[in-house]
Amino acid sequence: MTTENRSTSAEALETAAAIAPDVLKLEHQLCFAMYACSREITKLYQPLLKALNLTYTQYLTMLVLWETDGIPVKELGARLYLDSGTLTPLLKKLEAAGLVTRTRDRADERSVLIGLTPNGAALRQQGACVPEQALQQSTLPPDKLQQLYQLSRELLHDLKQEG
Amino acid sequence: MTTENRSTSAEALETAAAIAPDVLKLEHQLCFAMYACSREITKLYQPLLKALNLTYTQYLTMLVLWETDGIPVKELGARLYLDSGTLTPLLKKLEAAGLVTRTRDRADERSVLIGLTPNGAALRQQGACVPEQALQQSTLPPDKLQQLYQLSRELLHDLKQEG
DNA sequence: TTCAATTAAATTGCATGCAATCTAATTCAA
DNA sequence: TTGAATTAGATTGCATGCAATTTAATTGAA
Repeated sequence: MTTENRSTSAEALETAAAIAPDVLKLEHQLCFAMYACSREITKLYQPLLKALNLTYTQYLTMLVLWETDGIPVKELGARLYLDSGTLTPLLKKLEAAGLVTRTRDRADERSVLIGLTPNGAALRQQGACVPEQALQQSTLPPDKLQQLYQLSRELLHDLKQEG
Repeated sequence: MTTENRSTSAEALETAAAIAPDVLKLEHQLCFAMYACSREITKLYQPLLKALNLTYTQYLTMLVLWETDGIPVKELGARLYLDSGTLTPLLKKLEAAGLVTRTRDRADERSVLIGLTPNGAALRQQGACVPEQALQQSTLPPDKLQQLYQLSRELLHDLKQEG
């Protein structure tokens, strides 16, 4: 057994610090910062969405549909970065709640079109003010939020492109 | 029934656009951008972590332990922004994998101390290069990643403070 | 035309996240 | 001292995320 293998946790820390320069340590923290931040933002939304009987992901799905009604699951997944494994059960719940309809596309029976019911469309009025109320709880100036948004989109598109 | 209630989805969009100024629309997109970006980063990590037999959250947990061995679940949760509902089963899996130990604190029997086994400590060598390899897949310049990190931390701390 | 690829959803299985509740240990005020 | 309040984990239940597989429909090359 080598010296490295017998090293304590503290020694291993130093060794790895030697391996990973500051930039890499920063990058590690970036992943965690965005992961934790995303979950905290979700927690801001949750109490507001409770009034609409929607979960956060269900709300995001409704946002897409409020913008573009009657799109296939595939398209919904592309916009939300979610696959059918997540969307199928979620959409069935929205259907059971009477907010959306699920219909096979006659032109292509593989595809399932998601449409808003009158109730689903009407919910938009109440849903519109949620993002405002949520981020009102932050004291960060608008320009910083805008910057954060821009950079997040850049990294998101960059990673999607690379992958 | 008023005109608003009979509005189509497209009309509802305009109505809500009138309700929510650009800034608010931006803020909505911020939440989604960070949510989607966080998941994409996780996907970058996953294949690299497969070699260590760790999930992303398990890896984050190990990162904390590699830095500070022998801390209570409470402390681990505070650092990771996770509660016992998530950590207890996760830590039992790490224990079953032979990477950590779970011991009741003799000084306070309510507390459970998490410590690294020799195998858990040794895994740090392989885990050190993961963040580097993951974000090497991005073409974003380091200063933008740094900015994104800084802003994420700011918003994270801001939200934690407000809540 | 026809059958092998491709594609869109659905399904299955596993690992989170987290609210809500429960249990046991500790603290603290009367 | 002692019993109520607090605290740390564990447990339960529900809703994602997502890899992997399956099913059904469509496409496309020979």
